[in-house]
Amino acid sequence: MKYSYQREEILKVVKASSGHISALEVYDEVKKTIPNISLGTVYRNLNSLVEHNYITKINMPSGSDIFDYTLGKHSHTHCIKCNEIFDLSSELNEEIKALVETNMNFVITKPVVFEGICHKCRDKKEG
Amino acid sequence: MKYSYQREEILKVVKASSGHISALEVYDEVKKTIPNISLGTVYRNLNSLVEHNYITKINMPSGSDIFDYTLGKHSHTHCIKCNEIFDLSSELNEEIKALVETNMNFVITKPVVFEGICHKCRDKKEG
DNA sequence: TATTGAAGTAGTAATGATTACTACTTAGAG
DNA sequence: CTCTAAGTAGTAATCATTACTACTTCAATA
Repeated sequence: MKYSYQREEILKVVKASSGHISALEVYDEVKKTIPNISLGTVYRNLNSLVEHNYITKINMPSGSDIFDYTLGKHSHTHCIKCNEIFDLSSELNEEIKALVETNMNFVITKPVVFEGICHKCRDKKEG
Repeated sequence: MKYSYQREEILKVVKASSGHISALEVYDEVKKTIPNISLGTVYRNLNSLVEHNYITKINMPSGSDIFDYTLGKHSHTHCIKCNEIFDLSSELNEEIKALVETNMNFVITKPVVFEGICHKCRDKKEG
């Protein structure tokens, strides 16, 4: 991979984010330092960073994909109220994987996104 | 809901499918009996059938949504080799739900799609 | 049974996320 | 320095889906 200032800034932004950021959010953020950067450049570089294992792409069931700086494949939960994304521990991930494998005879190869309500939002409603 | 011939034929096609069919596939199939049906009509009716709980919509992580005639909310596995979709038993579904709830303090509210390799495709490769 | 209006339809345009294309630019090996 | 493969900006295209518009039809009621 040839060095590019654009890619460097894109990676910086993904790192600086809490770990979960969309292509458009990266674009808006990088524009602050490189005002004329192209959205295509952001997508191309995010995807090549994924290919080279610098970051991970998460396919959200609804809405746009998000990019994750946390190393290692892991699944997520996505709160449909506050829109926050949380990481599953690798232990929990393995436990679910094993359950599906033994019960369904099916090998999960990609991280999953569980959609629902996080504890903060549930407490808000009940409180 | 006012009766419509188009909606009736659309529901027939979803029923007749093995349970998992995309909007475009429904469109192609219904065109055989209603050649000038509009794709918009297919989408609108599929969505209103979902709203009235005749069928279920499954948000696929990648690619187009699919519609499911099987009653009752349930999660799925999706084989990325043969593209087949399998239903999770409600027991397995509840087990996973409980796991995520106790470990993450997160309530799953939507069915999930696990992506990976089904036993048929795995056997093919290993055999 | 004729009237009527809300719900439905076909066809087309628009949207949102993403990728592809094109002519220009730049990193960095030789 | 030179040269070329890789990268870039900007724009057009794609794919899945929804919105819009003028026309049609179901079905309640006069």
